[in-house]
Amino acid sequence: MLKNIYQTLHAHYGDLRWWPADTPFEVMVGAILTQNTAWTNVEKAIKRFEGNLSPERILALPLEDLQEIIQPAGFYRQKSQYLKAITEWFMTYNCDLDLIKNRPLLDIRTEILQVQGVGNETADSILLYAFDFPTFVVDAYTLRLFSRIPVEAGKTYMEVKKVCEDRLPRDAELYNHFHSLIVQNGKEYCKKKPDCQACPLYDICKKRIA
DNA sequence: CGCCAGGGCCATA
DNA sequence: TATGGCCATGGC
Repeated sequence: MLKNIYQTLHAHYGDLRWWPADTPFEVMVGAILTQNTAWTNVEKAIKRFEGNLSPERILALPLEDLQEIIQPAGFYRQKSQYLKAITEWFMTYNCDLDLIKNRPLLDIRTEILQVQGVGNETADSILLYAFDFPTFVVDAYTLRLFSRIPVEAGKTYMEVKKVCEDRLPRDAELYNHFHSLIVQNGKEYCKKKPDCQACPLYDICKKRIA
């Protein structure tokens, strides 16, 4: 059934791939800024760095200045601190991508979860989209989708994540692709106020709302 | 005007 | 472990 969902979405949307960022560090920044925030607001914030978005800049910037830059993304007081925290973590690896990628997935995941402002979704987003680790990303769209399809995956983040990882190959490309498809479908149809009539998953969903 | 958006932290029970 | 309040902006 899970593969049926994937195949249906793939047939409808094609080869979607993410993350909308130019560098791994931009993925990390975007992952923080998009917490409970529309991506259009994140784009506004990113643009205000005016092309000068680096770990060194984030650390050098006074907190107040950083807050002013990311202000359009909302929650700027806490997110400014989160950005400095994740950047400091990145610096402990000298921003060396290979060094990070060579560490065991579960070790690095536990480690990054200790960073202030990094919860389950932010951790998995960074690990998958910045460092290509085969870790499944669950977000609000994913939880909503699984609450509406006939796949018993539990309710919590880790329950849904485990089911997906157990039933799908441990493949970063696949997880990237699948999550992109879920979000794209979520934005268009599987919203809080869903548009089930035109949704490609119409025949699969158990709950046809509205 | 109210609702919502690719969460996480913290206090409480 | 599991809720609930809080954080803030911009689009619709």
